[in-house]
Amino acid sequence: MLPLDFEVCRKARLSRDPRFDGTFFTAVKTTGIFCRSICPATPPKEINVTYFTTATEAASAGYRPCLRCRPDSAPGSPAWKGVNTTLERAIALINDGALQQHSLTELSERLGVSERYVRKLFNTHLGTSPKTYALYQQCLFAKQLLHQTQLPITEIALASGFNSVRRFNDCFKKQMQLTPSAIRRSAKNMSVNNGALHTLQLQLHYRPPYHWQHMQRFLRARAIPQLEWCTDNSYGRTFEWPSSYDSGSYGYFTAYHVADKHCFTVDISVNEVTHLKSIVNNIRRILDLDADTRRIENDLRAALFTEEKNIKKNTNKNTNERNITTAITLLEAGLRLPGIWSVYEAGIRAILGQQVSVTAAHRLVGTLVEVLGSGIDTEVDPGDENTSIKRLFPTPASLANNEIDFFKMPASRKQTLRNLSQHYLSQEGLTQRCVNLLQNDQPDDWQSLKGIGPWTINYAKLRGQSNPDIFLGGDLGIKKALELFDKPLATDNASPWRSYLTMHLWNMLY
DNA sequence: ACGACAGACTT
DNA sequence: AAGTACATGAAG
Repeated sequence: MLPLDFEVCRKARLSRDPRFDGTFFTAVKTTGIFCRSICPATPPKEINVTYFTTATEAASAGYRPCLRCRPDSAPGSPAWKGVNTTLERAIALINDGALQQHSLTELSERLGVSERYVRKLFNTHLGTSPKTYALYQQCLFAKQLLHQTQLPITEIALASGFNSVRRFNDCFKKQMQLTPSAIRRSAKNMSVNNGALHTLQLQLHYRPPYHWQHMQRFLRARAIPQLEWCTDNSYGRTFEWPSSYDSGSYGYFTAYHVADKHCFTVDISVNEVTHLKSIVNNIRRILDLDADTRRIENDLRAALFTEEKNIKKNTNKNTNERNITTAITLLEAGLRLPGIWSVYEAGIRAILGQQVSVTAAHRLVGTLVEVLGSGIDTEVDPGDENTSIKRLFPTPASLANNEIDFFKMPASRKQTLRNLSQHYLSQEGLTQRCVNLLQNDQPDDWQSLKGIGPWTINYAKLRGQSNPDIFLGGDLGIKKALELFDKPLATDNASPWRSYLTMHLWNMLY
């Protein structure tokens, strides 16, 4: 690291030059706070300023990290991105329907900022109000449904988050310059409404490359009979939304990979369409369609590159092929994070995976689903090739006070299953209020529950929330994979993509 | 903090 | 002739 040039630093911070972001930190004597070079705050006087190369140094010198530019967190992490993150979180919540039944005030409370500020963010970055943006998104989704399905327009209005058709028609015309039916007329499609369940087909696109083979292998190895089904080109499963409260919707989907079109064709069957948008969002999450894998792999390559150079020097001397693995060959293009439908399910599956092999865990989950999962009636669905029984994942209520005498397992671990389930039951009030599973289901809240350790929590975060920055260092498979390297990998450098590193490492074991 | 106003929403 | 599906104005 080069010694800091005060003059360069001064110019960089005064111009808030993003190219210097992360290369040095500005500490201010008068306030006791240190900032990144790009901090939007009014620049302090040069007399009061001390420069540091790293955030840690500044912190140990007694300064506290600035709350606006967040110099304490790693580059690229959610907090590091600061302002952008608040906006991104807001956008994510709105895309999930946060403004359909709740007010902007409630949304801003969830984000931990003032309503005024959210408005301002939207105005400067997107040029519209949060509500207008939300409506636009709703209309976009409606447009997709009009194009690709045959649902009645009333149902589409409902599915897109409108509570009256009148309002939907009006808003749609304003946003899209066309009436809903005008779009419908130009559509050809194959969807049916067979009475008990709505069935529709959607195309869900992703950004290539997509390493389907890896995703397929991973999901197939863990697929639970009656809950999930997996073929060479498809994955499907049952679902519930929101899981286990009244007025929830349920159904199942099958996603077929269409490589040459960079998309999945997804057949969805659902009892009512009210939460369709959230369901589609969750399918996108499970298949990890929104990941920018090029960016992720570039970042990982950069983070692990130093390591790679060190290894390469020894390559010639080493005759064992498995031992000359380099960080570069570790990365396979388009690798994604296979998700689990809900955080709760991920937690239960993680507990059942404690201390046993993947196959043993698989059998336990299978039994659990078979005994406690309620079945979905698929008789009315003659066109469906999957005519076998389908079951939902057991609800917290069905497990909370269950003796679980249908399989052999240490009593303490059975108690852990009950602990987690009871935790969910006691939270019902909270989850009722905020429908979104992703945002309010925090595995960190499980810490006080007996029998739940860091591995379980991290596993649930990785697979249930698709948190991109979880490194499962304690996992047996990961340990095995790490042994294939001559020198230890600098896994911390992989932030904020440590989950992807974890997946890449697991993938090596095949 | 407050009121006027625009726009969101339902019937 | 009655019923269905969608669009739209008026009022609050």
